[in-house]
Order: sequence, then structure tokens, then C-alpha cells
Amino acid sequence: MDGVLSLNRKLFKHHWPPFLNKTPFTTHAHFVDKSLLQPLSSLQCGAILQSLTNIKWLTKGQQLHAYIIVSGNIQNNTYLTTKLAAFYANCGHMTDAQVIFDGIVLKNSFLWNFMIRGYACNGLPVKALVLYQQMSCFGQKADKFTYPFVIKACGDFLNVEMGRRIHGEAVHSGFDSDIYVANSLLAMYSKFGDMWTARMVFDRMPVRDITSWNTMISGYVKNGKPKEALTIFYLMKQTGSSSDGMTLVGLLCTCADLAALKQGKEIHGYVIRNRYALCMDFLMNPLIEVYFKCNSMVYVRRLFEKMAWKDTVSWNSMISGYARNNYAFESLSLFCRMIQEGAKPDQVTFISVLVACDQITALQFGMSVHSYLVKNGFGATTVVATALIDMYAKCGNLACARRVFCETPEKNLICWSVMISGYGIHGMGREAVSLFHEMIKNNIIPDEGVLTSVLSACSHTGLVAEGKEIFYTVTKDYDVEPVLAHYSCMVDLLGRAGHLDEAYKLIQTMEINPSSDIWAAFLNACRLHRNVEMAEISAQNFFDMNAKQVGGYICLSNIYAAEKRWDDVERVRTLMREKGLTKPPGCSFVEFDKMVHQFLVGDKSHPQIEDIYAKLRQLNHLLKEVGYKPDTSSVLYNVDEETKENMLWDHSERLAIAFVLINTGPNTIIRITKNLRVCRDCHTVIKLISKITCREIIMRDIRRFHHFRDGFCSCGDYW
DNA sequence: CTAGGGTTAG
Repeated sequence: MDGVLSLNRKLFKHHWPPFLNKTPFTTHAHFVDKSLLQPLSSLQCGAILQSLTNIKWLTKGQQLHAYIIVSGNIQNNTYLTTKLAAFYANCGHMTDAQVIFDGIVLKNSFLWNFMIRGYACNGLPVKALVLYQQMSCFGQKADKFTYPFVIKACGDFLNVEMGRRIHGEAVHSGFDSDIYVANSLLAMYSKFGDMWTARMVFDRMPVRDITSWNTMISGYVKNGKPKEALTIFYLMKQTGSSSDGMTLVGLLCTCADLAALKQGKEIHGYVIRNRYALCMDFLMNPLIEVYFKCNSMVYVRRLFEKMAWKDTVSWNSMISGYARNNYAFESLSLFCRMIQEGAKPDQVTFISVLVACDQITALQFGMSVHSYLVKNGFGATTVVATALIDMYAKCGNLACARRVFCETPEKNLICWSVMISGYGIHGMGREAVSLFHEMIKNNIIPDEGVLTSVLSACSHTGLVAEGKEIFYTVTKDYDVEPVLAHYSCMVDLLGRAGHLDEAYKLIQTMEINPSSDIWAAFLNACRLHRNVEMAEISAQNFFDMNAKQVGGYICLSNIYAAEKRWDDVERVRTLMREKGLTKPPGCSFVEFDKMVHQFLVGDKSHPQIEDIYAKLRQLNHLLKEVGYKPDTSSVLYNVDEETKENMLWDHSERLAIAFVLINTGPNTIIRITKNLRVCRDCHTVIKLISKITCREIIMRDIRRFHHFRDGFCSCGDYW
């Protein structure tokens, strides 16, 4: 490889005409100063063009193109025009390549292949396939160079039917025994998700090389079959085939999938020991993934800090890894460091950052990311727009979410889905339902994901009839298999609306086995409608499933506490402890002055804590004057009323609200986020605070948003 | 002129 490259460079230098070293011309003929020209033969031009093609030096090639035009060499010179088309195709400038290609009458197979390759390797598989069909119309036969590119195009375009046909043609013409053709077939079937056929092609290959083995390993990994990937690796070792860096990439992805920390570390050690023989840069990024999937935050950080060479993907892996593992603060601070250190963020970076913003409701941060995107010309692609819509919706700014949604010209299924669930979590079920119908009118075929979004929107608003209708028509008309998430939404919808019997009947008649989530949803409905008898049935089912969600346990203890059955409360608690489950402490976030402030329940660590408690005492006093009576039913301890009442005033959301009230002017909207469900008493208190302080309070709890204004909440006390 | 890599929203 190195030899080839240096040879080309030499050739390059030798033939280099002086005018090319002048100012870089960006466009063609009229920029060339004719006095500087020294005559070059078309053979010389062709040789230079060849080297420029190999190293993809676009600007120099364009200058040479200009020279060729000016010097009159281009007329009727198929030799040069073919090379020019190949040059543009190799640089990915397919429009230029196509213009030249169209002007060539005698097209040889070299030219066809280069054009097909150009389209296939530059994200235009459909054009590659069209060209391939034209090629056979022109009577030009496909050869062993043509097949790898058309097969790649079929794989990228996911055109299974055409892929199979071309495979057949290759077999018919005998080119399938060519190792490049066979390897492309392996990659194509992997992309189709058809590992069975890939394996069949692989098993029938007369000879295999490292690429064949590596393609099979990564194919299995991409299709969620890490165990089969390992089998191929062992087979590879047995046959004595050597492996390379790419093999290790495949193995690392396998380790990540299986959360195999030990094996991942072994490979890490191997890479370090062989760092001079391997190209390490590739391997560090998949290693980051392994450590993240194994929840090894310490290893991941140590590895990252030691990496001398970090590219955009390294930063992205870290930022998205932290975000996926709920380390939003680390994710955002790493993003800031990335910008400071001058690394170049891309689309993936922004999507990951916006996900981190969702988690801690960092609206201001998310907005500044949005403006960074606009300023730096990252034209909002649908993916980025979708992440923005989700961020705005989850950070409580539905108006901005709607605006980005409307300004996105090409909305895909996920884009609609995000907006629908955005309406849902803000309690705007009717808007969600009508958007869902609008989506269908726009010929978007619903899938199970968007069905979950719209059903959950119905359940937040109690739209029983609408939810039922959508559930039954979508699963029937669009061939969507109902999954647990849908039943969960339906049980929640029916149960919370008070149709406990119907919800129970649905659980009993559903076609898949109910999960613990479903029993938890039913349990919650029983709590709301204070049906202890039904609650105990669902609790029994919930416990039988050996469930790990704390929510169900807390819900049941709440039910017992409300009935003052303290022995039962204690029994549930013990059960929780035995399972090693703990109730996470209540925690609220608030973004203020470019910082996210975090308050735990009963937190005394904040610098302004004395002022905060003073404010809360004052509020308590004011609230009592307007008739507030504390509802201590959600306190799960059997203690006297006064202690219970004091415990309520320790709740994290109150601390956060008091903090904002102290530090902001009268018209500022208060935005807070809580990690658990808001308790009934806090809900009442916040409604009253919004009234007596004339403040709008927007609160996100674990399930949805509550917009408090003038003593009322947007959820209509239905949550 | 040929094939295989890592990060991605509900």
C-alpha cells in the first residue's frame, strides 16, 4: 500500500506542470492564464489525471480539466474524457462525472465500472443500479469489477429482490467464485439481515481471506447475533487464518453486545501489547463502547483521557455513552470541553447532547445548542430536527417543539412520533390524536412505536374512546402486532379512567403474557380508585413475577398507607429490601444562571438553604391562610401528623421552587424536573403557590408535565 | 478500478 502511494507521488511530481502550483482555481477554463501554459501531450495529461484520481485531489484535477479544455485536447479524445469521468467519479463529484460520461460515445467497461462505483460509494445506490441496467442495455457485459459495486448498491438500497437476481447472474456467469464478488455478497446479505444466506455463500466459498471472515463476524454482530460471531472467530482460529485490526473491531462489538468486560479487557491488553503492529486509532473507539456497555465508567474515562488521538467519533462515543447511561452532566461537560479543545462536532454529537439535555431538562443549554446549530450552518436534517423537537418537548417548551416540527420539511415516522408523544406528556391528548390522523393522511404507515406514543397520549388525558378506536384499527389495518407496551398503555388508559373491570378483562384476554409493567399500571389505577381488593390481586401477580421495578412496591405501600395498614406497609418494605431494591431519594432539578441545580429530599447542602427554608415557612403560612390542609396520605411512615407534615415540606420540588422564587423576578416561569412522581400534597401546594405568587410553574415528573397557573394544573388533577 | 470498521432521535 505504502509502495503504491509513494510511486504515485513520484509520478505526480515528475509530470507536474508549473501553472498548477499557482493560486488554486476553483472553476474551469476562464481562470487559466494562457501565457503560463506549457504544452502537455494527452498521454501526459492522462498520466497526471490517473495519479490525481488515485489520491482524490479534486482542485488540482479541476485545474487540469481546465487546461485540457483550453489546450483543445478534449475534442474527440475518448482516452482523456474517460479518465476525466473516472476522476470526478472517484472524487465523488457525480454530476460532473455524469456530464462527461454522457458525452462519451464509446463507453468501455472501465468507464461503466468507475461510474457505478462512484454512485455506489457516494451514497447513491439507486443511480448505481440504474446505470447497471443501462449498461446491459448497451450490450456491455458485467465483469468481476462490476459485481462488487452493484452488489454493494443493492445492500445499501436494501433491494433484496434485485440483490438476489444479481447474485444469480453472478453465479450464472461464473463470477461468484471471485473472492471480491463473494465478499460483497456476504456484506450484502448481512445488510439484508439474512445471515442464513450469507452463511451459505460463505460455506461454499472455495477460498476465503481475512475480509471474508471479518465480514461474517461483523455481519453477525450487526444482526444481534454475538454468539454466532464468536463461533466464526473460533472457526477462523482453527483454520489457521490470521486476523487483523478489523477482526478485533468485530470482536470488540461482540464484547459490547454481550457486556463481556473480561474479554474486552483482554483485547484491550492485546491491543496495547501490539500497538506498533496494529492501527490503534480504530480500536479505541469500539473499546469505549465495550466499557460503556459494561457500565465501567472508571475504565472508560481512564481510557479516554489516555487516548492521544481523539477524533469526532471518540468524543461522540463518550458523549452519547454518558447520555445513554444517565450521566447527563458528564455528557454535557464533555461536550463543552470538546468545543473548547477545538474538536469538530457533527450531527451525532448534537443528537447525543440533546438527549442529555432531555434527561435533566436543561432547556437553556438545549436552546444554546439549537442556536449553535443555526449559526454554524448545520442545516437541520430530519434527524437533528427530531432530536430538537424531543428536547423541547421534554424540557417543557412545547411551543418551540411545535415550531421546529412545522419547519421540518421532510418528516419521517419518528419525527411525527416524537411530536405526538410531546403532546401526550403535556396532557394535550386531543392534539396528539389529531396529529396522529394527520400523519396517516400524509401516507406515513404507523408502526408499533408511534402507536405507543399516541396510546400513551390518550391515557394521559383519559381519552378512552379515541384510544380504544386507535388501538383496534391500527393493529388490524396496518398489521401491527400489539406488544406489551400497547397493552400497558391500554390498561393505564382504562384503569385510570375508572374502568377497572374492563382493564382487568383486557389483561386476562390479551394474547401475550402480561408483564410486571402491566400489573404495575393496573396497581396504580387501583390506588387512584382506592380499590384495595383489586389492588391485592394485581400486587400478588406483580410479586409472582419477581419484578424489579421499585414503582410497583412504592405504589402498593401507598395503597396500604392510605388505609393505615402499617403492618402491610412494613411487609412490602421488607420484601423490597429482600430483593435488594431501594426507593431512590426524591430529587429535583432546576436550571438557573447557566447551571443545573440539584435538590435532594431534605437537602441541606445548598449554599442558600437557610433562605430557602425561610421562604418555605412563609409559603406554608400563606397557604394555610387560604385554607390549605396538608394531605399526609403519601407519607409512608407511621408517625404523628406533625412529623408527617414537616416531612412533606422537605420534598425536593418545594426546595427547588423556593430557590427559584428567591432568585428570580416576578414574571419568570419556574421550570423544575423531578425524578419521581409528584405526590398529591405537593401537587396541591404547587397549585396554590402558582396562585398566590402569580407565577407559572412548569414541572416534569417521571411520567408527564404539569403546567401550574393561577391555582390550576394542566393535568386537571388527572395523573 | 475491485470487498470489511466505530458514534445516530420515538
